[in-house]
Amino acid sequence: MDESQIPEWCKHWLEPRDDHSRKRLLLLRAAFDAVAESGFEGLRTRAVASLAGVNVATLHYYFPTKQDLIQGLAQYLQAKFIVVHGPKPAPSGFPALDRLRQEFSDSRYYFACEPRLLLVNLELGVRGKRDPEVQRVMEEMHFHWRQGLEEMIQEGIASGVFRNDIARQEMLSLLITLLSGIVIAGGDRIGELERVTEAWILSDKVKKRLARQREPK
Amino acid sequence: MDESQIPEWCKHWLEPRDDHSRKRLLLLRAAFDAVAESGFEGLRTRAVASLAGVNVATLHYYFPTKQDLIQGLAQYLQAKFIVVHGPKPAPSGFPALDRLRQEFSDSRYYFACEPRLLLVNLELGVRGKRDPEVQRVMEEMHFHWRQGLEEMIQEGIASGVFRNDIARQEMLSLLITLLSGIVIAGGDRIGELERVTEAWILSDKVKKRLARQREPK
DNA sequence: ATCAGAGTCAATCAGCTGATTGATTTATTT
DNA sequence: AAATAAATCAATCAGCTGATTGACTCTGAT
Repeated sequence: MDESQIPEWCKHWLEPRDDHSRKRLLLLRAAFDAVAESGFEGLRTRAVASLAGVNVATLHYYFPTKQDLIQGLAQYLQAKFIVVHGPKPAPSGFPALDRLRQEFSDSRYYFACEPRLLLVNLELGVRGKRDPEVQRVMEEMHFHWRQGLEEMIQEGIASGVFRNDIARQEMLSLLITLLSGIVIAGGDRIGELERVTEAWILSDKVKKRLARQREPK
Repeated sequence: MDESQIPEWCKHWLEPRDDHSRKRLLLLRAAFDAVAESGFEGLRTRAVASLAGVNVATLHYYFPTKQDLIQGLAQYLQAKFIVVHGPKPAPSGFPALDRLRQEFSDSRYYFACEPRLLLVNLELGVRGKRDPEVQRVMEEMHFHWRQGLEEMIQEGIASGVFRNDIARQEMLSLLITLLSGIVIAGGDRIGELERVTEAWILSDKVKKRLARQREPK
């Protein structure tokens, strides 16, 4: 992951300088653990405070209401997803392809190393269906992700790495739906999906060049 | 939808004869409404009983614990998904293609006419991550769906309707992930996805024949 | 008519839940 | 040193929550 791409506000969010923000973050991490453990259904302010080693009243000092805590958690998750990524795939010589492979690498990484991130994401997603405040944050997150993929596709088609006989929007819809599906359909078979997706999205020219690279003879 | 495919147990489930099962179902429908309205987080036995026009104690007579009610709800949802389908697509002359189009028709129908079904399904899916009893029912549901798709693919490839240069398992994985993704990625753009999917999965022969049918000239 | 069992409900229980209060401590400024 | 603000906690509140109890009704069998 290109570290320089991580925005400033995000670093400040996850590595605050002042004590106030640090303790705030401590509480959010506790809330994250609590939700990962027992979902929103089982989320209790007392449990969060206890996990953070703090009195309940202190929690309410930082987050006046439970709702404030939950909104804070949504923002915490957003920052997390911007920072946490899977290992960078080996350069293929085609930037768009590398970018695509990064998406699958991320998915693999989340399933293998950060399953709770996916769990809490799912919880917040469901809650967002009824909670407009949470929904706003989740949609913002989704928007940035979508925008990144859109740039990838545009670059991929322009550079001849991706096929040019499919409309950008259709390519984008399919990719987003597919990557979203991975999160709920299960983490096994990501390798299969990656192979099929590449076979579908890459231009014939690039596919042939990649095949030649694999068997130099 | 082929009505004869609906199993007997499912009919009995949704149209019970005896009073006991009928009232049981009444309570489950109330539970469904309650979860659709405010999620599991806001599910209260009192609210369910009230929605069903019944005393709380009566609810506990039919469902000794809240957990029993939730497990019942999971089974109710399972029966619902077996019975409720979108309109049958116009016959294309290719059974496998019709079957595929039915999947997209279902998705469209759920989004347009039964959004609460998707909502409760999502809620139960998330709960299943922590509730083994619910998970069992959800996995059973998923298994039948997967099996149906597997048969479709097998038949599609054997009859030359689907392309034969992709492994069955890969085709299945992609299709399941894609259809799962639709549920969370949003109901707009299903048309786009259907078009792209057909372009991807159909054999060249069938694609040409379909194009000829569209422009008979 | 009597009895047994299924079904229903008002009332209640013990414990939990989000939030508040008021006192106390800690850090910063004047 | 004194004053002000920030931070923390034990104790408490009012209301909710899942579940139980015991009394009452209805139905069908004896």
